Amino acid sequence: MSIYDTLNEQQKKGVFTTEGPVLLLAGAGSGKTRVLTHRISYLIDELGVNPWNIMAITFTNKAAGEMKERVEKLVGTGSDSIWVTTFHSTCLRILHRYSDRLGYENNFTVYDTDDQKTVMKEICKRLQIDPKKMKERSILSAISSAKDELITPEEFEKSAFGDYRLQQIAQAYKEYQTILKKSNAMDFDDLIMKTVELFRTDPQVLKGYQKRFKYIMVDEYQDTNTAQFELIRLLADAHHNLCVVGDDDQSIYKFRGANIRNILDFETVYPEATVIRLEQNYRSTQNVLDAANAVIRNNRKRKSKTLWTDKGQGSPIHFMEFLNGFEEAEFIADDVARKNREGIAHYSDCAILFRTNAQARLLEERFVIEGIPYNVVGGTNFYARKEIKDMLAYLKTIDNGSDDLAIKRVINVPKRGIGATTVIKVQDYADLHEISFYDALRQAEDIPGLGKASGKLKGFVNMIQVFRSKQEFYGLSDLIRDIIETTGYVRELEASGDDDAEGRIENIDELISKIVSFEEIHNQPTLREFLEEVALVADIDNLEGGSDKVLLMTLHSAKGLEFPHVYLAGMEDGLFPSYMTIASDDQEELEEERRLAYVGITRAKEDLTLCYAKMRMIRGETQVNAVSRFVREIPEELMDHRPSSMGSGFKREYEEENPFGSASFSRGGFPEKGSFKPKASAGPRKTAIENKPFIAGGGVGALHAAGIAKGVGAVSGGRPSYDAGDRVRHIKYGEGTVTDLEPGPRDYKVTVDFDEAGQKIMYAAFAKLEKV
DNA sequence: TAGTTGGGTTTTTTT
DNA sequence: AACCCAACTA
Repeated sequence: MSIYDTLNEQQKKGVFTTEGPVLLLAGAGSGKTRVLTHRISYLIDELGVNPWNIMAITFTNKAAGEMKERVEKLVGTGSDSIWVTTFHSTCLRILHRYSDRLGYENNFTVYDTDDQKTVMKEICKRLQIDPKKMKERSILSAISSAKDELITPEEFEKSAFGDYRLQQIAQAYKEYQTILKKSNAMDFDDLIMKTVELFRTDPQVLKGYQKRFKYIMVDEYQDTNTAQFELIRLLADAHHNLCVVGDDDQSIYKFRGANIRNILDFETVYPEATVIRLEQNYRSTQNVLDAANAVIRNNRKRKSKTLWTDKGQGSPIHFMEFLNGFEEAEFIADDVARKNREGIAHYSDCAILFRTNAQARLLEERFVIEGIPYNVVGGTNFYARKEIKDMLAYLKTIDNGSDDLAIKRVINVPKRGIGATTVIKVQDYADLHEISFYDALRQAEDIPGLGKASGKLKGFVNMIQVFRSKQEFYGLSDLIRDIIETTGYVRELEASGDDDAEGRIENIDELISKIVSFEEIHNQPTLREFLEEVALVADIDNLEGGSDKVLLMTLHSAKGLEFPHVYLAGMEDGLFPSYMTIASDDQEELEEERRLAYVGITRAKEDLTLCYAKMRMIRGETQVNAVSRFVREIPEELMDHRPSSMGSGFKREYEEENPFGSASFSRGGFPEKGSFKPKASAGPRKTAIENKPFIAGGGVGALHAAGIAKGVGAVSGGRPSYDAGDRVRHIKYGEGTVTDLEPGPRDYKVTVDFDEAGQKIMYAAFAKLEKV
């Protein structure tokens, strides 16, 4: 009896087909991680492959860690030397060794999204790009997409010919790369792209890695982008022992450059590939699976597959309707508490999944009130928090003097009387003499016009130098404590009296613990290694197992995880699928949302609850939304309740107001504005309970009143000021021509042919049309 | 230089 | 609602 006997036939094929390219199409819950771990163990134990020659690339550090653990259990020894990591850590490791061949120093730092923005802001100023015409963010995302496709600044510029906007982006891209290089820094996308560049320009280095990695496995292959594909192709080029695992139905990272063709065209690139399908699901009940299949069936572009399970039918899919988000949160908290009380589930058996991070807050507040232990994954990454970034900036400054951004971040934090003007003068001097910002600081007395500031700069430089020299004598945790002590960072927080100071100090303490445990794990812990590790942690990576807590996270974060009890919150058209995708002409975008729904549903092992709130406050605006189309795609016989058509009749009445089946109004529209609202300054943070009467009391009637109170467009019943044939303007759709105007049961129904948005039918009172 | 305030904006998702 | 920025004040 061997460990492989427990595998099904397809899984066995996946394990034993070790030579040549393999495409493993693995449906949700079909045991692909099992195949991968057994495959690795088979290679080592049965075929005598040196663990050193095996590489497995996963999506998150957490997945990598888990895989390592599982392999360790299967194989006796040697699993340490298997290279199991993410794309980004792999590249970072390689580049920290060889990036000097690309003209970087090997101790370059990694810029996160925040840093990128800071750099881009500077560039926009310099290139005089009007921030109203083109936002930094859109430039950055254009650059990011370019890098995902391995397009260099030069190539970008060539293809931008004739398009002013693109030319500007090309300029910014070029400038951006120059600044990053000068700062000895790379961004996330650079890590992949530069590694490919390294492999392409330095065959020697590539050969070394090709020789090492005789067996390569890639998990979540459907979410790889073009650059990652090329990276893998290069690495596998010598041996072709490449096994990729993925599920096109779970591709949810198109916005990050994921190229679904990588999985769909695998057989074209590698004609000799063995294709294996894993279609037996070991995770979920038949009901959950049927629901998932019913939803995903509506997508057109997919490699069709049929998931099946020999588990029983299971409980029906629960569907719950609520008036608003507060009630939704209340129910979910109550239900989780009930399951815990009745011994149906531990807290850690439950997960609440949602489309947007912002939805976490309401749920969180309710969980606090009910005293239910929970953890929120995501939101702001721990290492992206202000106080943590400040601490890291000190560490980076000490480690890498050319990271201008880090130095500028902390040069006046805590306040040292070094203002913006001084920083600009130093930068000018640095530019003039073509030296780094830090080197300019060291020559502060030579910089003209600094006056008293020069002494302050000297003090700062001195402090950094002292930290650097002390490093020889004490460890990392001593260093961070020294920084906190010397700079008085925490003391200032304590004195500030800000209500978030306490939380920030807690975070800093958390950072200290992380550094301490880093020191414990590593034999020779260096600052560089710590910064390297920290640069690429995702939020999900920090999740410690073992504690009995409910998990709250986005659907994206939930990928690859499973829970006995899953709640999908916010199943509303306009939220999920998002407003943007519904409005988009591109069918593909909606399909990606549907795949996300598929991912969400298939996280559930036993019990799935779908929640819908009729009204929801989004960005300070209350929206009325229809039940998500994804819920409606699930056959009624699988559910315990079926979606009502919004009892009050309100919904039906205004369904045609816009094409999304949702109405929205602003809180400002309430005549009694402020009368319900607790004063923000008085007492502790508002709780869900305090807020609730405001929303619930508002109710449908208030909604109606709000629309009319706003007094925009025609008043219900009266004939609008425009008529068929008139030109009108709509706040969202722009200008158009009225093609029809007819009296409805309560209001005039107006049909407008918009120049941009096409034909829409809406109620006059809510359309807020303006005659032009 | 530092702190405050008012106004404008708003990736949905993340390595 | 929350965040970020610019302008203003002390």
